[in-house]
Amino acid sequence: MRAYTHLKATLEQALASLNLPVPDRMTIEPPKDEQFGHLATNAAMMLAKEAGKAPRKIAEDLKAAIENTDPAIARIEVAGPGFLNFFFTDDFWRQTVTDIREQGAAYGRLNLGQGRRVQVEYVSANPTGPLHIGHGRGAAVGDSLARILRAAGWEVSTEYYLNDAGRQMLILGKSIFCRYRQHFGADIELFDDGYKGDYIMDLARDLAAEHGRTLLDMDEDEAVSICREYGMKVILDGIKKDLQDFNVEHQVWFSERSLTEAGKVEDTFESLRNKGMAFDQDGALWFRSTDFKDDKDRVLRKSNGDLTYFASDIAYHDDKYKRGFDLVIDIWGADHHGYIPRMKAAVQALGKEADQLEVILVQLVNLLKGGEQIAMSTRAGKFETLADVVGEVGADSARFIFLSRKSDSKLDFDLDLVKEKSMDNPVYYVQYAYARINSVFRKAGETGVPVPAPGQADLSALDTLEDKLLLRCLEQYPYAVQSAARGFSPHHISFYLRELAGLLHRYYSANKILTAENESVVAARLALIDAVRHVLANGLDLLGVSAPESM
RNA sequence: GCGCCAGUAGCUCAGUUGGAUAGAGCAACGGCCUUCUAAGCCGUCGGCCGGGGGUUCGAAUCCUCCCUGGCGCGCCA
Repeated sequence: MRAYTHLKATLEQALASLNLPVPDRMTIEPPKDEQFGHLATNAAMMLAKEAGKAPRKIAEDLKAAIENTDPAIARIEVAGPGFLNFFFTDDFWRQTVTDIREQGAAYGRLNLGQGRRVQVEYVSANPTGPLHIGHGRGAAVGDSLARILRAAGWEVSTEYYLNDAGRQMLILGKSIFCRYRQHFGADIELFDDGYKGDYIMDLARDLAAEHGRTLLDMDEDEAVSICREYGMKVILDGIKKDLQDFNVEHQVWFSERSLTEAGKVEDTFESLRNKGMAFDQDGALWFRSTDFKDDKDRVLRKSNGDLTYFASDIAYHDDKYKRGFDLVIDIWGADHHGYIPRMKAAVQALGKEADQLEVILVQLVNLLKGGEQIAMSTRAGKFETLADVVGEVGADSARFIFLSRKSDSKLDFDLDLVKEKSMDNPVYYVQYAYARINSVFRKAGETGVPVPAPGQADLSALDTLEDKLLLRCLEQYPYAVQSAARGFSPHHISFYLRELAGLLHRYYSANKILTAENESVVAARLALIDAVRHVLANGLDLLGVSAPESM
């Protein structure tokens, strides 16, 4: 990132000196092959048409304007159709080590968000059963994205939307009551759409232990209501614990009931009516989402008087924006993708821009065991819970796997592979690099080898191929944060970390550190791996994965 | 039928606001522990980037038409 920032300034100055504009589509990027420089720009090619000159001629002019005026740049080459390839001096790259060691945990922080406020809402599973592995993926993505956006300069708030009103909760109450009656010998069967999981029977049994037979004598609605509240509380406590064990945080737990009870849904209806965006037809209340490119208009209140989910979702998002968020990010299961156009329409009807709502779709997780698929369905009561999986493979492994793929592609999660301590399971590879570095520093402490302070290390000994590769990679870290933040893609961090860890392992194998040829080489290499240690720690923190001192 | 996502090495996947000879890990094969952690390193093998056409100095990336797989199209949640 230093190199980019530096070169951009130099290039703009040179363009100005030649009376050339900065082209809109100018890129400054590291080429795939370092023979084409550390950074290359297409500026000359972009200017050719406008300036009426051959791209190579413009490139030569730029080269002449920059050459020998910028002490950080060692060499410039004009290549191919008109690329300008820049090579920085070794000392320029070495400076990265000092920067990282001075900045520590702050290295890689950016100001992309410029303090704007963003809300990330994730998981938001109905409290009708334990979280399963699919929720786990959404949790990992949401939690990590929040960390990344914070690092990128956004003011982030994280939230769980609790669907504590509505039909699903009623079914939960009825399911528990049914099991409760069975517990006391009633000869009845669970109704068709009731929840079938064993945990419902556990809830009924505990409820019976607490209340005895008293619910049997009550009005059924009242008994179901008690069952519902009891079930919701216990299940919600379980969800909170599962998330905690998964190292996932929600700052705000937002209750759907609080919307309806405060009349916010009605307020939203009123506001939409006033704007002409809601209308009555066939006894129902409709939202005119076709005004905003949705396929069809959508029902808000059914002719039987019930609210649709969509209605409270609009009120909920209205509330989000009224709380002052510039950007709202929702993380949904990919099977809800058809819901996006109407939600975007709603956001616009609320007076916001469509891009102030960002929906991240998380594809389903295929849970496998030894290559064989394990079925999942909350309703059928057959699923692997998140807690089971985390208990079996650990939070770090599970999180790293979830964050190692684009969220919008299906993910095979093989329990047997994830437990393996091999490269099939890259979390160990990255953590091991961190632990290895710490091991060297422990040894340095034991044997009294001094570690130079950040500003005082003489880094000129960092001269091997492995040194250079590591220096380049360290300088790239802020880019990785940038692309993860811009693309809302935590997996960029995972890929970056795997590369950095690989270079560290290679370095470790090829270069002695504590037993290097002389003291100044030892000191320089300690400074370098200290910088690597900081970056590994910072990156792992963005994923919510621990950085172990030893393994 | 319409829409969204995906199709890149034997497998799992990166790379898509157009850049130079398309990458990584795994698997396979061959090497490396008297050495700071071998949970590691080095090397070899491996490709019509689903297919056709188009745009341009340049396409895995953009446009278009097909093929294949997943998902979604309710006054369900």
